[in-house]
Order: sequence, then C-alpha cells, then structure tokens
Amino acid sequence: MEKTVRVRFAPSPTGALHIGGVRTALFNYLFAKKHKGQFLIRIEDTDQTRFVPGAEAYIIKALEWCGIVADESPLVGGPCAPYRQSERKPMYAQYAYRMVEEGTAYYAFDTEQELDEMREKLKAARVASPQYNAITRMQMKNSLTLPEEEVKARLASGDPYVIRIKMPRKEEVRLNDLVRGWVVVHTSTLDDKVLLKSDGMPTYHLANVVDDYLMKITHVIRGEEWLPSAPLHVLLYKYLGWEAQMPQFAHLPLLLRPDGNGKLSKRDGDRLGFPVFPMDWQDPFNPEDKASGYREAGYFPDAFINFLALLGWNPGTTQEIFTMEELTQAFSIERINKAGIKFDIDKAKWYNQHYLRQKPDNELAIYLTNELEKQQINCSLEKAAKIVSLMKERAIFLADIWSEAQYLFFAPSSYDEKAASKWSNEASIVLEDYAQQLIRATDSISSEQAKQILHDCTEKLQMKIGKAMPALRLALTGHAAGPDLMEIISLLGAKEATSRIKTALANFEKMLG
RNA sequence: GCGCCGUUCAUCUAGGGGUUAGGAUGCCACCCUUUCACGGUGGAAACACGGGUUCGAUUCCCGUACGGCGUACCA
Repeated sequence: MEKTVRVRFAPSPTGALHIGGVRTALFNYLFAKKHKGQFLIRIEDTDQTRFVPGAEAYIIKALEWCGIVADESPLVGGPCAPYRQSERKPMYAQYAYRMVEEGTAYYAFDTEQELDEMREKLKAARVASPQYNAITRMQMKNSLTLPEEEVKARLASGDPYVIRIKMPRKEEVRLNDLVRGWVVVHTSTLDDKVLLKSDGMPTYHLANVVDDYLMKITHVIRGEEWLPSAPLHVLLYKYLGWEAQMPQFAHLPLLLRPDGNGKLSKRDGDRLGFPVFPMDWQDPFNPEDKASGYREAGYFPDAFINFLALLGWNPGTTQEIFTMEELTQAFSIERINKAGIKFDIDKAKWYNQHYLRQKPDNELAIYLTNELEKQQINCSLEKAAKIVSLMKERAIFLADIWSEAQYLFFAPSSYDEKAASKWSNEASIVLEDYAQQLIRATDSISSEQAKQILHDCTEKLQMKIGKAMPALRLALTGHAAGPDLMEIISLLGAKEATSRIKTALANFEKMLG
C-alpha cells in the first residue's frame, strides 16, 4: 500500500543555485534513491519579472556536476510534463476559481496603493501585524464586501483582480513535520495570501500545492524558510479536497553565515573568501552579478557532495567519508537535525584534501599535463603521474599540485629569503662537491643514485647530511620546503640539477662575499 | 512588533534521566622525517541561563536570553 516515493526539487530560476539549494536537492535525491523512487526537478518561474536567462540551465548543469540527475525534469521530460510552471500556467486558475465558488477564496480588486494605505493605517493604529486578514478584508475592495453586481461588472470589464484565500478566523492548523514533529499554528496569525496574481499566474503557494498534487509528490523536503507558510499549504490541500494525497513535509535546517548573523547568502561568499555556488556564475544581462563556484575553486564534486551531505544530517556512526551510493544507503530523514548550521569552509577543504589523496595518480596526471600544455610544456603522462604522486600529499586542490610543480619545469628565479639567510660556507662546499659528482652521473638519474652520491659527498667532507639538505633544496627549488629532494633531482635530471646548483652557488658566493 | 523554529567544545556533530559527555574539522605539543606536508600519539576545548518534575537532570516540562526564518500580486 506504500506509494512510490516521489520528491521534487523546485528552484526558482532567478540566478545561480545557492549551495543551500544544492543541499536541498541532494537530500531530496538521496531520499528518492534510497526508497527507489523518483526525483524530479520542477522550475518555479511564476514570477516573470524575476526571470533570469541562463539560470535554469545553470541549475541543472550544477546539479549534474554534483552527480544529481533528475528522473523527470524540463530537460528530460516525464509523465507530468511540462516541468516549468510558466508552461503550466493554464492549469492553475481553475483551482483558484473552484475555491472561490466553494467559498474558501475570493476576488480582491485592491490596487497596490490601496494595499499600502491599509498597511500604513494599521501601522499608525499600532496593530500588531498589518495584514490582509479576516478582520481587515471587510474594509477592502473584494467580492466579500462589494455588491454582487459590482463584482460581476468588474470581472466582466476586465478589472484587474487577484484571488485570495479566505483564511478562517479561528482555527488551528497542524502538521506533522518529519524533522520537527507537530507544528501548530493558529489561523488568526495567518493572512489572506494571494493565490492567483492579476497577471493570471499563480503564486508560489498555489502552484506548489497544485503541482505537488498533480505530480503525485509524496514528500516535500525543502528549506526551513518555508515552514511559516506550510500551514497555508496544508489548508490549501484541505480546501482543494486533496488531504488524503497531501505529501509529508520535512523542513531542513538552514545554512547560516560562519561569522554570526543571518543565513548564508549570495554575497557572503566572495566577502568571506569561499564560494557559495557550485559553479561560477555570471548573469548574461547583468555582468555585475557574478560569483565564483566550487568547481572552479578546485573542489571535486564527490568531496563537495560528501561535505554537503553531512551538513544537518549524520549517519549516526562515526563514518564521514561517503560515496553517493553509500549516502543513499545511509540516508534517512529521521537523522536530519533541527538546528541551523554555521557554514565552515575548513571542513570542505579537509574533504577535498582527502578525496585528492584518494584519486589515482594517472587520473590526476591528465589534469597536470593539460595545465602544462597551456604553458607549452611537454610532459609525458608517466612523468606527470610521478610528479602527482610526489606532490599530492601536500595539496588540497589540484591547483596546488601545479603551483608546487612549477619548479620542476622552471629554475628558481628567486630564493626563499629566510632559508637563503641561513646559507653557509659549509653549504657551498658540499654543494660544490655534489655538483661535481652529479654531472658525471647519467642524466636520467634515480633518486637512489642521487642520494648515494650525496651521502658520499657528505661523508668525504665529514658533514651531516641534514646540513646540506636545506641548501640543496634552496638551490634546486628556491623554496624552504617541499617533497622528497632526491625524487626532485631524479625528475629534474642530473644535468638540470647540476646547473641549478651552480647558479645558486654563484648567487650565494656574492652574498657571502 | 507579531508568528513559527531552534540552542552539546571555535565549527560540524554523537548521546541521552545516573557517561571520565564520544567523534570529526581547526588549533597546540610530541613522534616520524633532510624540510614542509602526510601519518601516528597526546592535549586544550561544550551540554545558554533560571525555575520546576525527580533520589538524581545536559537529557523531561515551563519561562528567560540568544539566534534563525517568516511576516509581498518573491520564491
């Protein structure tokens, strides 16, 4: 008797998809997959004034990058097509009219100014919440206050109107949220929300309920910002006679700003130094509106998803690393938290570092050679794989590997100052000798050979190898720290290594006078 | 203002009437190491406050504080 699980992610194409939205989509997706149900994407574009071209494509592409692919969507279609509310426009009005006929909604003819005036007046009278509600609607221009003939005349003459829900004056609305338990709201605190706008489009509230019903949605998993209007939605299901088909609700805790107040928003990202969007975004008609994304910042989609999944949800075990498959197995709504989450980018970095280390070298090598090609540097995949295995332990992002690897292709143009200041005469002596020996070796020297030669030198000169290493590293790379030096020499080749040592020697001779 | 939701280390969190309140990130120390990192070991670090209920409350209830969301012909 259990219905097939059907959930939807219903973004509004008003811009880039926020990271919180990605998480909402993810939770929906995981829930659907866990229960072998369907995950659909529905575009909520009922507000034509806020439509942003490219936003829908961005949203779908971003989710795809994350590995979240919809079973039904405007792109792939499905049994409940179309999946854009703008294309479903003709379907909504009938339900609003039905409610008017049945007395649970009414026509309202008030102009914007009249509404403003009403609010001003109520504010002046210090009414707690200036709303269009059971009390104030009797002072407004609507089918409840106007004579029937006038209403008819206005409708016939094409007077602009909206349809509002007739919110009952004293009633308790209750819903059993899967995350929060019973939530009870009194209708006296709710207002007569607009259901159908004067342009004939439904508002979110109507469209959302109608579509969820028509699309046979079983669970509505959405952000907590919707909790206050959930009772309104419950009422709509009731008035439309769909109570039995009403989906279950689960309101997710919000992603909050790391530095204190408010929910994570668009602008926080670049201000606080981390992306809030999955991919780079630029509004085609408003180039000012742009933001950086996780993809371009070097995050792996699997790391990103893993990180997101554990924001507000946990498996109840100490496991923290999950593939998408493991997530779908482990996911359950019962283990979603109630409290908001302060966003912490450090954890995301840790995940990325972890995933980077797990990636096979030959896979990462492809990226490296691509980067190198951009600089006209030829490098075999084999060599690139070696470089990667050497560098990846100390990297968080792929780009770290590249920036670290620079010195394997370019001789240092400057030296780390602190390390350079420690350069000594002894260092010069060993390196002088080492260079002499190294030049005699074959160019394709192994790290073992390089090490052997260095040992021979230091032994002969009765010097500690630890003395020579920092100077050698400085000469070879210009840096004070890095991966195994002997491996670096092997990668560089004996010839290049010798040449760099000689250059360094010459440079530091001047310095030492 | 009003309504709703929330509150365990700095952060993400486990737990739940009797626990040395557990893990992870970050931070610190030590070990490993030529250095840095990785890894390993260890450390500092939390139940918002006040009342109840109870033999006992961080856990249950009520307040307060603080925070979040909502309060549009936006979603």
